[in-house]
Amino acid sequence: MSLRHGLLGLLAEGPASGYDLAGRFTELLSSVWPAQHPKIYAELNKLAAEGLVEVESEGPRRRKAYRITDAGIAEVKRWLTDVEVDHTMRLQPLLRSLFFWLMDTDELQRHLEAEARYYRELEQNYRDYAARKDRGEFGYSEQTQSMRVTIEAGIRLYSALADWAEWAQTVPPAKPAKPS
Amino acid sequence: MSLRHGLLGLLAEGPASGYDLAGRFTELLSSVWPAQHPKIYAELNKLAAEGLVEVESEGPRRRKAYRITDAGIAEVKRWLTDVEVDHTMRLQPLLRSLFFWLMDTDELQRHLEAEARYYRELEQNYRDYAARKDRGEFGYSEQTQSMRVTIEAGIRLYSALADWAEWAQTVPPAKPAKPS
DNA sequence: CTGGGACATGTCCCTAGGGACATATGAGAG
DNA sequence: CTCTCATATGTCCCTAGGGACATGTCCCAG
Repeated sequence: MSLRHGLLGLLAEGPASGYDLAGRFTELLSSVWPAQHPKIYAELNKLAAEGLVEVESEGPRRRKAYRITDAGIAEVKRWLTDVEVDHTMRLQPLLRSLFFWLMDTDELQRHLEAEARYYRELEQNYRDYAARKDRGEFGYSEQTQSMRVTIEAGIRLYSALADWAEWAQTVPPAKPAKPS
Repeated sequence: MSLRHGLLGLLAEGPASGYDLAGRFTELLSSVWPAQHPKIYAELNKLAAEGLVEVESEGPRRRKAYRITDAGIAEVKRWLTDVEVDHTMRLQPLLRSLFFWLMDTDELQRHLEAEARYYRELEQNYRDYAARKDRGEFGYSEQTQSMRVTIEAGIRLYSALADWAEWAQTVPPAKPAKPS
């Protein structure tokens, strides 16, 4: 049930349409909280039915911009402070790593190189984002300050994974039986 | 569809029952790939129907131990080498961090302290696991070598998150308007 | 010998999410 | 003026996963 609160949180920054929200999700949340547009539109309708958001304006091309209501604001805040954090992590790459012993050495090496490249690139994306933020491109609102904190997590997370994938390449593939 | 391959991978180490597998999942995979027993039993039955695993023996208390078949081994290997890695990450704590500006300062501070403690503890669990492994408690098979690599990822990931949560406490909550 | 608890396997239902498909409309190119 | 593309919103179906509930069985303590 986090998409719901993700939408409310984004709307707390100001009115937006489902299309806008889908854009923001792919732009800055795609790697930590992916969301497809069908889910977003559906959830917005539910939120509207429950009075947590309301249609602010109808624009061209059937565009509907939503504004968060007071009840909506209250609900995000309740979520942020009263609802326990869900720490579930579901990282396929780590699941795979348990089975590296089933791969042959050079296959594994190529795999780890690709992983390292992938993570390093994402790390760089987040670093660029952070640099733009620190240059003031997004202003200095409290919202962008929080965004900066999220970006920092992205940097550190992907940096750690890239380091890990590089480190793993140096681990000897297997060891002989214990020398007793 | 990773639970499927997770089970196959674990069974590649040797025969085990659904109960055993559920245990291994909660023991070493709970934080990176949670799985409940109902799903595990269901998946094992499907795998058996498809001939990727077979019942090795029936023990006391209705216990059924499964053994992976050659087709099963082939399927895990195919997955490991041919199927593209799913890098999806769905981290609620990072989603929440985008909305920190909606929390008041001391609420946020308490939240970040709790997060840091949580991650630090998990990091320590993984460190202890790594130490036991390095002491040779689990032997020196190629399987445990892979396990060591997975554990290392856990250490680095949770360490990064703990550092991040501590760092975030030092970030000034908001900034005044740009001094132009 | 009896009762509780750990072992062991399952069913059922509901929600979240992925992905394919459908459709309306405004803007701009030619 | 028409065609195409980007904008914008949705429907539909299927699978994965969470969580409650149900059941059988062996072991051991008292």
